[in-house]
Amino acid sequence: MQKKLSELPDCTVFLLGKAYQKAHGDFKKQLKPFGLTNMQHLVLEGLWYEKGITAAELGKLLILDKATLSGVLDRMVEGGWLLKKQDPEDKRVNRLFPSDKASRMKSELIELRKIANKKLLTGFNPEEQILLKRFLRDLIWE
Amino acid sequence: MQKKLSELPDCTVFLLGKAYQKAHGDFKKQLKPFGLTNMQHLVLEGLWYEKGITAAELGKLLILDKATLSGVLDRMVEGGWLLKKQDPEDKRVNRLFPSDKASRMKSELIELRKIANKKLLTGFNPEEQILLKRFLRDLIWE
DNA sequence: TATTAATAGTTTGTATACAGAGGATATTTT
DNA sequence: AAAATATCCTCTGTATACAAACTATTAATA
Repeated sequence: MQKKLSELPDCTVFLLGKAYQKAHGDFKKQLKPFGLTNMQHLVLEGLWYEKGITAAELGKLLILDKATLSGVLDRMVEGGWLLKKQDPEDKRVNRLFPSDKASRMKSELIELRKIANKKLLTGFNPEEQILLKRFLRDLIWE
Repeated sequence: MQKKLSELPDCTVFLLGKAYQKAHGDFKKQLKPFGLTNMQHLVLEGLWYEKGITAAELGKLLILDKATLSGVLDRMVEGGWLLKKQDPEDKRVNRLFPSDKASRMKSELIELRKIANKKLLTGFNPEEQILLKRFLRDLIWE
């Protein structure tokens, strides 16, 4: 299979997609025992970055579509991971807070991400790791 | 926003996801006038690589889940992009063929991918391009 | 201040992703 | 050859993605 694929046309978009698919899938397995999806974990990281952040701010921070985020947040409220509170200053706004459950598991969940990243980057030396991350940042922000 | 994000925890899984999101979104826009999704374009490239390929082989080649592929293929038949023919030797198997419409647009669609990749890699010098692709391949196949 | 424009969030519709179950067919084993 | 396995594919259910339309609310402007 690997041999076959190497004969396919050179397509960085494809390689990027498959590298993401692999990394995402691996982290997904690590998260499963915790009852969290990758996206939900990401949202928690966003909340820990800034408690009381609004959905709109979170979307900008994590480059997430508002429509996608809307459903994710609902499921996280259902799952007891976060609380939505309407902002009294601006009734359009929902401010988001991690639940007690989320707070209790914070260090464990952050550790999980660190392990996933370390595992992903096994096989790259420190210089390559820096370079890879620089490349990805450049791709994201031109 | 960029400033904020750079303060977020260092997460290569995230960077990979966002780089993919960007590349995927850009190519998606290029494909829209043709009435093709990224996945459908990818499937066509697979068919051109090997006409009469089976769905299972295509899934292996392109690292696609069979359940995902099943629906994609149905929509492509509906859209007149491909034909499914049951293999007389093995009735479980569907062999896939590009439609006339697909064949007529082949060179145009391949050109489109080349342009998308070139655009994606603007900003990287030749050495960096090689390196980036090597990194991605290593991520995919360990 | 009445109107217009902008913003926050939800909802709908379509298209991936993928786990898991199931049906049809082939292959292997006993 | 009958039974157990394996393979190909489909279907169901859940979770993203994201465009587009819509509601509610706030801000800007004539």
